[in-house]
Amino acid sequence: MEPKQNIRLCVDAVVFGYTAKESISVLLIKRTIPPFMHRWALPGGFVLDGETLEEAVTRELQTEAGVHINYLEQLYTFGRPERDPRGRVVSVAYFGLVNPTNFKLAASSDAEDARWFDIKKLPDLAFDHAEVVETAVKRLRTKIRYEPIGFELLDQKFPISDLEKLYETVLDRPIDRRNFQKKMNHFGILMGHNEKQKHPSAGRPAKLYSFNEEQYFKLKQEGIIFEI
Amino acid sequence: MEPKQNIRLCVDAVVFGYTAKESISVLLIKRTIPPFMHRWALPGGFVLDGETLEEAVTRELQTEAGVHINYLEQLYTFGRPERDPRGRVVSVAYFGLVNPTNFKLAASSDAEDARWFDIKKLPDLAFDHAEVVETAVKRLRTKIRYEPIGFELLDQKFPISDLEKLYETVLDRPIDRRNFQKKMNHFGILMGHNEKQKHPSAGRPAKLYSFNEEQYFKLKQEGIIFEI
DNA sequence: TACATTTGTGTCATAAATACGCAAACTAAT
DNA sequence: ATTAGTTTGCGTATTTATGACACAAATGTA
Repeated sequence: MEPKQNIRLCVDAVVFGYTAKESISVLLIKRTIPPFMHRWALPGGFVLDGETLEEAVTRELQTEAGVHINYLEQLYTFGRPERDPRGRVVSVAYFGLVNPTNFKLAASSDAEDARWFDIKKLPDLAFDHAEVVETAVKRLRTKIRYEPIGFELLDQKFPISDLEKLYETVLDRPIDRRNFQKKMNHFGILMGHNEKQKHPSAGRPAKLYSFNEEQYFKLKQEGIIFEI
Repeated sequence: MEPKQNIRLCVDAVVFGYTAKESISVLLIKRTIPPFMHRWALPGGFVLDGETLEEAVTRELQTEAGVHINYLEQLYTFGRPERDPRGRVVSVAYFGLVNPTNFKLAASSDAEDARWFDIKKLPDLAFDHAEVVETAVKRLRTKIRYEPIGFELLDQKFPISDLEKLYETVLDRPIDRRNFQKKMNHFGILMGHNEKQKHPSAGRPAKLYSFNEEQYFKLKQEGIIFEI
């Protein structure tokens, strides 16, 4: 009654980073072992018997790229029988966000190299990872509209214009600066600081804000809906 | 380099049904084998080596309850190491919708019984299935607000008031009948028929509509956003 | 000191959401 | 048949949210 299964389980992570100069980028590693040796792929690997899926993802991110993740949620499970040439491998994909300025990428023993790639200029990817990344980008675009996950990509303190540029980049459309600022202040999830931008390249220095997570959860429980 | 894994993979389905008289209900089966023998659980089972995850779900639904599903999407993968007393079993949960009036539940060899349970009056469930159902209910509530999945729960032709009652039930709040009707007509995804309700228990018989899927996809591509 | 640049605040027109009025079409009771 | 009760279909008024744009304030630079 219990069929002998020949299926292995792995996890993969689509980690997004953002730097104001560039666009949204995704973390890729260069494989050192077959299949797809020397090809770019998502960080990930087989799940160990005793660990949770989340533990597997954070472990792989740590050992393959030296990344400590800022935000992590499950994305989708990819299970097509032919997706891995080694045999049946089902992959639980995760979706993560980090601020790339917070640390230095460190390719370790498991990876030949680890680098950020602009999501519009991705190399050929191993396995079905192109599909996985596509799914993650879609998720990022829809999720950022009704949950304030964008903050995870920014510095702790930031001018509202940085947040606005992030939204313009992710949603790929222009947003009116003044209406955006009005809306953000209206939600009341930004905490203003008595600090200004240090050395703006030009113009009036902006007031710095940080995300007030506590206030956000309070408002969420009251039924206030965050939506851009 | 390739660790021996001792993990098995199964699928489980949270199938919702709706009958106007009652509330939203979920399909459960009574287990015939240990663990949790004679306890209520979600339909599901181990994935076969050659089949996709979707194939596994539809197969199990067919053999355990005789259900042909109307709408199916992946929900979440549950992977806590202790979630199954038999050992490490990771479960990919799916989320489904059917119109229960379209067929008769048929408990087969694999299940002692198969029944609909009101989501507000669930029995004790096997494994972590209570958590799975909770996740699915949350998904139903959020998803129905911005995608027209509710139609899968209704008859092919229905009065708008049926749709409205469904939304009131799922969202658990009163909705103004007249504004709802206005909004639905405004979207243009309902196709009117020259037919009226046969025997209303009282009042003026309502015009019957059906969901115009083709029109919906057309509007979606044009960027029109469906939102209740 | 003038100029370019970016921020902060405000106004105004328009679209969308909400609250509610009322006649039309039916059933059931008298 | 008439009347009362119920539900549909279509309407309007009011409030709220959105989108477009004007302009002063604060900075760096020529």
